[in-house]
Amino acid sequence: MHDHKIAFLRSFNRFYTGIIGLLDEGYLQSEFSLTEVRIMYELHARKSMTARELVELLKLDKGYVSRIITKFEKKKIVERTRSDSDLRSFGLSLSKSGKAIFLKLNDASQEQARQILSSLTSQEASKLISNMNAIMQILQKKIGAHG
Amino acid sequence: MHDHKIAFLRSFNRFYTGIIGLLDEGYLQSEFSLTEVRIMYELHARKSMTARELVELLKLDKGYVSRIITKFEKKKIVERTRSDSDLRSFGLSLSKSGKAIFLKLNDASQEQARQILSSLTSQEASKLISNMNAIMQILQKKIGAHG
DNA sequence: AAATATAGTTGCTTTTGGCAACTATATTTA
DNA sequence: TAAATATAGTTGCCAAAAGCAACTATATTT
Repeated sequence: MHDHKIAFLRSFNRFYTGIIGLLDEGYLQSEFSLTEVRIMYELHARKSMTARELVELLKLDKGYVSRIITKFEKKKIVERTRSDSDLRSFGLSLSKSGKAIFLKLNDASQEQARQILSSLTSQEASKLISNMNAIMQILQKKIGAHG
Repeated sequence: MHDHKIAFLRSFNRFYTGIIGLLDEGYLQSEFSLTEVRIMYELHARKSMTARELVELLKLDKGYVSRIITKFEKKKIVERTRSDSDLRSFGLSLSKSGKAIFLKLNDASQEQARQILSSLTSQEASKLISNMNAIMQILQKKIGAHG
């Protein structure tokens, strides 16, 4: 049937795994792991969320997340405030300095992305973006979406 | 300047990281790690290559690769034949049973990809593929290519 | 109120991977 | 061509990343 499409989708995935690896290189030089940065990213994006939400969103082990949050709290990167409605859980958010740390990491990653785009002509860059947009449009509604 | 393009590229990367994770789920239930499967994939694709080539292609630590190859050899997944021209290195290739193991894993991954595509109309699937193709075309020549 | 479920923590373990020293062979250079 | 240097792969050692299961405290259901 559409076996060639399947094969192509998979080859794209292999290809894009390499691209993502490239973009992630920036983080790897920081003192934070990719997972830690992803957590910071989500906290930055949403202002406040629980550990459970992080676990579900990023598909991580809850024990692992718990430790990362503890570490972040010690380093004054996140603040926890116990929820009124459910005393088991906490609202997590980036502290001011946590935000600053994240933004710096974010800048580095931004720079990596910029470098990729600057290697392209502006037509190529626009085409790249619009193709990416189309892919997101197609996949987003079907797959339980991310981002 | 093209800050919005940069931001979009990054959001696509986050999005697609999730998709790749989805596709990799199949492997994760197997007894092999993603890296191990990637090694098998390359050996299957190229018939014979050296550990050094694997290290460069997949950007892995050579000690790590060495151990994986040793493990694979013990499990009769790969065969090593010392190179005539360079006695330090070995040609690596999947054994018959290694090939069978790989193909089974491959089928599982194929099935995952098929499921994603079958959730789309055939027009959507075609569009998805052609967008992916365009992205690869644009990035492949610029970036030191993969796949 | 007893049973069950959920949020988060902790102890323990495995997996993954990095680094550096080492062996053996190749290549370069003096 | 002998000495110096480089390379392929191995091994020992170690740390980071992550999973699992038992546990505490609170919530929800029966």
